[in-house]
Amino acid sequence: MNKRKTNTTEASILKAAKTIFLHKGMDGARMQEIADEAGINKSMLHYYFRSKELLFKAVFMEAFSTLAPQLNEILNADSSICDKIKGFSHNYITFVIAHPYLPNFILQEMNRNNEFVNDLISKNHFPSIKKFKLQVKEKVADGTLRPIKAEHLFINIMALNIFPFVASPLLKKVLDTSDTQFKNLIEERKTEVAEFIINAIKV
Amino acid sequence: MNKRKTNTTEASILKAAKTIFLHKGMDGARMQEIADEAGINKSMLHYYFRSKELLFKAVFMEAFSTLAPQLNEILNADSSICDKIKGFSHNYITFVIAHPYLPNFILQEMNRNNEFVNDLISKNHFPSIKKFKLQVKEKVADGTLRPIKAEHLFINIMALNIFPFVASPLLKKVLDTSDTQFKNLIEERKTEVAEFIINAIKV
DNA sequence: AAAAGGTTTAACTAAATGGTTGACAAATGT
DNA sequence: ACATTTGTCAACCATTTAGTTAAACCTTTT
Repeated sequence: MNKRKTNTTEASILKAAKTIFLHKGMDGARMQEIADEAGINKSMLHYYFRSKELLFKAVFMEAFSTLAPQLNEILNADSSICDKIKGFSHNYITFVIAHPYLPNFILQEMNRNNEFVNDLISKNHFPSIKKFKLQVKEKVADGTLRPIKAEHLFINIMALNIFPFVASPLLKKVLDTSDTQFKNLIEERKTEVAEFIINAIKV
Repeated sequence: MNKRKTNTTEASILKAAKTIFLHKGMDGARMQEIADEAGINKSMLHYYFRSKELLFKAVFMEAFSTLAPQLNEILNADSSICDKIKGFSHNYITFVIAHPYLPNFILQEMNRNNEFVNDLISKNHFPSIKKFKLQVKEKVADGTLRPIKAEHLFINIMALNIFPFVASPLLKKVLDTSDTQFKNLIEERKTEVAEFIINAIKV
């Protein structure tokens, strides 16, 4: 068994596939392009991953597995709602600055191929909103928070953090900002977003 | 000149192309599929639109032209900021419920082919944030609004209104809602979103 | 050092895909 | 009525693309 070579080849394929799939999506990606990116023969892709679809699933899985756990900071941590919002916004934006194509990739492919995400559910258990719902209900009941459904608050937190990355080309045009100016805006949002949300929900 | 036939054929091609492109994107769409959807021969697509790319541009243009003007309600109307936010949120969500694939299509294709959006700029003049910026600055200065940059407020308004449509498959999973339950949430957001934003910015 | 077994490559295949052509039909002008 | 233009289609073409194959190539084992 040639373990060393196997590992590095498989890893370099995955890395290349990630680059190409994240930039071009399933439909726009070409197996030859992935092979070129990895600097190997196209047959290797099939040798290690059998088909384009399986290679894509491996990439999607990996991408999803890096993003999904971050939701747990909001949904399942034990801290207060304010701390969760502050922590999540800061950490999430920091993370996505380092992986700017991830959110768009995942949202796009979930829209494209809804059914295959259902496979993903059973194995990789989705984060659940249950605990967060109880926490919000409680704080609304005791008057600490303005009345709001946990679902809406969750959607709002996601929207404010994720949307700027998904819509960056549009926003850059409307705001008429350069790349660096836009990066500065994003940087500001690490604190701006949490502040905005907390102002909206605190009594 | 066979004007009647020309008009109906061209229109049915555009309609079919819209359906296919909006669901599958440029890369995922097939010319044959568009022809089938329109119930005509594939040659007709080239007869009327020359190439896949030109047909796609026609569809994108039309899609963009229906969405862009809505931004003017926020950016260039003469009403108060509160009224703008209330009006826009309600109108926009109502509109997108009727055209659920539009926002995702536009964001996705702007991410995919950034340069060709630049062509679009010169012809179809992009909405500008100038006026809105002045209005926000003024209201922050006179103490009516909490301090916030117009850019962030604009991004937030866009995010809260658009994101739920773009991320619906993900949100449905995390929130564990049925399609009808999710539709109800969206319906609630027609007022919920504006309320949330106004709470966040009013002193 | 030779067999064995996993790894890699060039060449190949079959199907799909965007686009073209030429024949033909339908409408329009004279 | 007849010629000309315009619209439509089936068949075709060139290229691209995912996937296959068989031989070569290492690396380890014996």
